Order: sequence, then structure tokens, then C-alpha cells
Amino acid sequence: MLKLSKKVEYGLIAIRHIASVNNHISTVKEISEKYSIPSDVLAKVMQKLTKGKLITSYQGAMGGYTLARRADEISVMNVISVIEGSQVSITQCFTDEPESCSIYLNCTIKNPLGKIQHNLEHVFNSMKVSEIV
Amino acid sequence: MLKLSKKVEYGLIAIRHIASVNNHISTVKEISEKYSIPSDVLAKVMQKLTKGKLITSYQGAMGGYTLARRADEISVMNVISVIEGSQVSITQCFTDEPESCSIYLNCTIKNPLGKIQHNLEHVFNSMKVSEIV
DNA sequence: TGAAATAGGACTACACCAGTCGTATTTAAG
DNA sequence: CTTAAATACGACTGGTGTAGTCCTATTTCA
Repeated sequence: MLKLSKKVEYGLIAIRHIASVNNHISTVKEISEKYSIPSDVLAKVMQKLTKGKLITSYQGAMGGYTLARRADEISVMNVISVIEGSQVSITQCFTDEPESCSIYLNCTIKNPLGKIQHNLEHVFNSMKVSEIV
Repeated sequence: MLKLSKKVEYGLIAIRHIASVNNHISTVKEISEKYSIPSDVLAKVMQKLTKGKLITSYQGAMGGYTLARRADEISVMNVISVIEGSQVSITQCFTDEPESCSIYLNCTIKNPLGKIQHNLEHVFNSMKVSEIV
């Protein structure tokens, strides 16, 4: 409940790692070994981060990944939404189809939860990778 | 990801409901019908809230539930932890056995996530049922 | 041409969640 | 004393999501 997924954790660790080596090209092998992350899982995470344009990939031998933006221009929220493929939402109310919630019409806690939702978004948006290096 | 469970939503709605009728005794039937919540599920939630001493139960005909404390002494965090049986924690790092995380030793994001964790706890602790009536 | 690297689909095992069902117990009221 | 209304609670199911594994294809450097 209210847990971040392992994929997001791995993504944050990887991006932070690249930032910490001054954006030198880094490979899945190197990162997965250093942080004890299963390499296949990390590989998929890196592919998502690439598609989300947070990092840049270089294929082939001597390839790897570098950041696609400055570390202070990548927020924790960027990482989460790229990896999860959706926005953070503590309930269905704050997704793109709130009406699909089974209790939508009679729900009395939308507004209070909205405050919490808003707060959470603010925290994730304002924390940048540059702060966690 | 980062979702509140339906049980917690139901619990909040139920507690808010009882508060909204000035703590008059309320039944599962009444609440489940009013808010379109499956009654069996709500019943279990009410039992947990009772065990957690947030509400008081009265068995038998004419029975039901009332709040066990003033609405301004019940926080959203109280409801969550009683229903989930554990504290809110966005990662394994902030449970009672952080070392069981597969990447515990090499994890570089404990501290930044700790800030987020702390913030979230604060929000949930400070929002009281009295505010959402 | 071979080795090192990313790209990506298919699959499995497991855990969690929401909901249902059945039964027991308690208590007010007729 | 019997019935009805209510809580208590365990067992079970179906669905969904997560984490991880495996396999193959593609790219590129040396």
C-alpha cells in the first residue's frame, strides 16, 4: 500500500548513478553489479527511461547510457511517470477516468484526498535528481 | 502504484459518515447502501476499525457503530494503519525490517526517499476526520 | 567476424486486493 | 422464547499487478 515499485527505485538509483559519475557513459552491467539489481529488470527500466527521453542510449560495444538532460532538470516525478507510464494517483479519482470508480457518485472523500494528492505531486515534482547525488 | 486501498477509502467514508450524523449509531447496511459499498467488505473494515479502537460496536438488533473518539482526534493516518495493520511506507526501507530489502546495502536513495516518506506521514497525521465532514 | 552492448517480447511465480459466501454469535422486541 | 436484525469472522475465489527469468534480435566497435 502506497509503495513505490522496485522499477522506480531501480530507475532512480540508475539515474542518480549516471549523474554521480559526471554523466560518463554507464552500462546496465556496471550499474546492476554495483547496486545488486537484476540486470534484466534494470535493462527494461533503462529502455523505458530512454523512451521517456530522460536518458540517451548508445547501442553496440562500448555503448551504454548518459543523461539526456541536466540532473537538476530531472524530477523524481519524471522518473515515476516515465517508468509507470501514468501519473501518480492515490485513488482512481485522480486518474484520467475518475468516473470508473465504483463509488464515484456517492464518494465524500474526493476533496480531502485531493489535498493529499496535490501535496504528493508537489513533493515528487520538486525533488530533482541533482539533490540526491 | 502509490494507491490507497479500497478498504481504506471505505473506512474513511464510514468514519466520516458517522461523524456527519453527529455520532448517532450507524449500521453497515445503512452506510453500504448510501455510498454503494459492498456490505461484506465494509463489515470487515468496520471490524478492524473496532479492534483498532477508532469506533465502538454495538452487537445485536438495533446495534451498529459510533465513533470511539472525537472526530478531531482521529487522523487519516489512524484509519490507514488500523485497516492495513502496518505503517505507511513508500519503500521497504521504512518498514520495521528494512534490511530485508534486496538492495539494502548498496541503496543510494534511502535518504531522499526518507524526506518524501516523512512528508507523507506528516500529511496523513495532520489531516483529521473533523476536517473532512 | 566476434564480442559487447542495447531492444524487446514471452513467460512464470508469487503476492495482494476486492469481493463473495457461509456460519456463528449477540441482543432488542414482540 | 422465538424471531429478526445486527455484528464477528474464517474460508475461498478471481483478477490484477509485480518482480524476475529466459530467449532472441539488433547494433556497433575493434
